[in-house]
Amino acid sequence: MPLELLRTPPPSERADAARNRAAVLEAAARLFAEHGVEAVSMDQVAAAAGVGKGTLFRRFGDKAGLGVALLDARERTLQEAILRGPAPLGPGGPATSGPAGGATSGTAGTPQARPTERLAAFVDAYLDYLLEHLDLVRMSETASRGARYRVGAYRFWHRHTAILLAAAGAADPEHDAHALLAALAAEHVAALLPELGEERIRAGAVALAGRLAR
Amino acid sequence: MPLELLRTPPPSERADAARNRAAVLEAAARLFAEHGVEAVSMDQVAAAAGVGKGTLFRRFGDKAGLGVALLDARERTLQEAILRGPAPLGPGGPATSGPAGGATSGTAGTPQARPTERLAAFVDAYLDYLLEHLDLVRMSETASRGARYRVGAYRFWHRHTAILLAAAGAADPEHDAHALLAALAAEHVAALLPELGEERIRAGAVALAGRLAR
DNA sequence: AGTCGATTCGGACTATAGTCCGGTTATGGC
DNA sequence: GCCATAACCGGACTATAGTCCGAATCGACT
Repeated sequence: MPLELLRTPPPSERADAARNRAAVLEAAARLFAEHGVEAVSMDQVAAAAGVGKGTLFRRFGDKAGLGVALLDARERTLQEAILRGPAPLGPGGPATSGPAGGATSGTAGTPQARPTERLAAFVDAYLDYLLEHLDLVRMSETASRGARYRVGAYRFWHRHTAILLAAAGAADPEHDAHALLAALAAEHVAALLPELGEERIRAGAVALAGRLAR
Repeated sequence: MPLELLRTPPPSERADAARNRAAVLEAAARLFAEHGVEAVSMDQVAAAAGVGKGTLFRRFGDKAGLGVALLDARERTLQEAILRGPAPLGPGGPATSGPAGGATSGTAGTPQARPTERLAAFVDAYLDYLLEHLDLVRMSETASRGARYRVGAYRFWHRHTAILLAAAGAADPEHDAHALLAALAAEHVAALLPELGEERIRAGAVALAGRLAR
């Protein structure tokens, strides 16, 4: 994971604090890759980074916060693609950054996609992200009670999903967005993976999105 | 909660073991009612029941297991109603135990219900159960990693839901059953409750069941 | 360069879930 | 009624998440 892409620190951060944060993220990424997310304790992360536990928890809040920080770059990439990328994941239309060759409508970029298509593309892309970092997302969602719903990222996915569902004419877009995201929860997907396999989960989730958006 | 309805102990159980189990369940029920599920530790339960921690954990496995044991009676009532009760929750038809006054088809009990109606009735009844014991179910589902999916009760709900969805012609009943149950997870419902309220959650879940079963 | 206030550091401390094993007690056969 | 054995009991022990505050460090200002 490219550490230089991680979330920008607060504007004025002391040099030692910046050094420590980088050391923690680097050590955590290494330990998680080496031993698996489950098997690594916060004590180990702190020791490997050469900082005290107090520092670790003050900077990242709790284990979920550490997970969020590690996922930050990848998450922002996805959010960026949703907000400003080419269709069908993004809105399409002018001024997107995709390859310039495609046939387009409007001034540039890709043709705009309909809400239903955008929703399917979101589910697909989200599952790419989720399956690529399943253990880490699971940690960030289950480390503490209700962690999943408190994190800013969840609200982003929810808002995006609800807007698309509303545009597609759903009766209660807010609720349905939560329901769709429930089927994309890390804990849920991790439990279904051995039973159903990746592709069946993906097909089922996309189909669910389609039925909600009809 | 009527303790005498709790799950039958293994056939040959020593008298002291039976006494201790009853004491634990009684103490746990009292403490949970008094201070809330979250605020009570296993140490407190053991102390209030007058047993050691070893006994508590050997008998119930972990905190989730204690929750399951406490929910057992209520859960079995619901399962019984699903398997053998009157329609639309149960299969209806002969030999049900409902009040004898209704107009019926067949030899006794209620008229049989269609899968879609049974599914809606299940979601409704399950939400009754869930909202009545939300904290306890949440504890039994989240006390340890993947606890929800390992418990026998989950497999029961899933099998029932999947069978109804299959009868209604769903493309992938196994997956859709998991997806519907994901929207009924205690953690999920607890997170949505302050935002949407009980009735909107109920309406949304029933509507979701309807869309999956069409 | 020196000083001073604010920020950060880090390890000792707490709370809690869950494990382990030596001692105790129930129970069934004689 | 007694004994051997198997099951059970319970508290000391471990591991881990998270807290707290005195000490050290930074960096802005003179």
